[in-house]
Amino acid sequence: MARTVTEKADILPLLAEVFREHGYEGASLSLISQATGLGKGSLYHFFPGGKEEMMTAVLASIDHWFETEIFQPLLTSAHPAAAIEAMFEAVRTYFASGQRVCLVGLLGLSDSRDQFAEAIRDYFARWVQALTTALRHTHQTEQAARDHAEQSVAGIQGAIVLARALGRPDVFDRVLDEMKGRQPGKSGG
Amino acid sequence: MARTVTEKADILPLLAEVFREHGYEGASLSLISQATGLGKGSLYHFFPGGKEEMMTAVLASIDHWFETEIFQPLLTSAHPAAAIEAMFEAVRTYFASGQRVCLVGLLGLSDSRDQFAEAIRDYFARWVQALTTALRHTHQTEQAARDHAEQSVAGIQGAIVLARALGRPDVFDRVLDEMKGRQPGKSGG
DNA sequence: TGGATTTTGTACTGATAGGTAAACTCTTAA
DNA sequence: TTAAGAGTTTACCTATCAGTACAAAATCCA
Repeated sequence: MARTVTEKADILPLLAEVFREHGYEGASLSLISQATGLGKGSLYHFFPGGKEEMMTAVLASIDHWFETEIFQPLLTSAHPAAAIEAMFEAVRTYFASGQRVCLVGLLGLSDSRDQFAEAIRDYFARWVQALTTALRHTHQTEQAARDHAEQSVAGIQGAIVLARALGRPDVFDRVLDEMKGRQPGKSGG
Repeated sequence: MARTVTEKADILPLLAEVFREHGYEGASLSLISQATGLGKGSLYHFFPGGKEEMMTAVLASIDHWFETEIFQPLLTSAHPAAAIEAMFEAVRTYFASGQRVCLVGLLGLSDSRDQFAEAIRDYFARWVQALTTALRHTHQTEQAARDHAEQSVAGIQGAIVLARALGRPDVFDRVLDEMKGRQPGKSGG
């Protein structure tokens, strides 16, 4: 009965989804086992550190995705305005118009926040920094660019909260559209 | 050993704080017992429906506070712009510049969301509606006012998420300040 | 084929979860 | 004075929690 899963990486998305839907504490091992199709023996074989190691691995994979798909383009693109627009569209897809929760944001509000505080802070700090860099040229001061970046990241997180609470994905889309319209290169920016 | 607490209302704030800090599932009866100073027996005397009834009571009390302190002023004030500004300041204090979580928003992201879906949706729908009403006179269309209102409510929720994740209350204050600056009656609004 | 290794199922642990039940203590008022 | 009710303590229930132990199985390498 060996070799159901070849790579540990294969089950990370499933793991992430369980944590997203149920939170860290709410995601019991039996739920995780059910969602991944792996028994306890296998789970502890791949993650000897238990749930904490599972969450750490999930956070690392999320971090990697954002680093390559969002942060790096913002930091290095020759056309910052285009990179920012691409960010909004990538985020809209990633969070399924607010029907999919931001696991890092959720974790930051939750009971187990302290356990993963560094990873959570890092994720948001790097996001704000990348966006600040992309915005720097269109703002008079670094602080103005940073303010704008904080606004946008907060707006995205808040759009998830609001859209989910209302059960209205269109709210997420509208909030993002309006923020996009306030970016450099757009009228009224 | 009777009569430790006179009014059920007296323990609601303590209850609310436990739920805010630990979430619905994370707030165990022993934590609740410790935070309120009431034994299990007493808790079930006041809330025969258990945790669910406790949370329902907390949500009702939160709802009542927002209704009288935020929504009604927005809906009935003769000076909507002043009411909006007052809202931002009341919210800043209430959420302690993002150091205090919005229990309703948190619940909307959590596992037990379905259990309280109606109360959660109601809270945010009424907030958006009240703000839309206050903004209506300064926008060309009802939809424009609603868009603006959604932006603001989402911005507040996102500011909580971001400020908490970063451990930086000043981020909450900056995000709110910028939103306040974009309200009617302000330059650039 | 055969031995070493990786993977998995099952049964278990102690702790804690939410909730129940009943005995007990105090206050109140007739 | 006493009986009723409000409030409380304590002990207990079953279910489930995260985590452990370990042997049976599947696979790999030779």
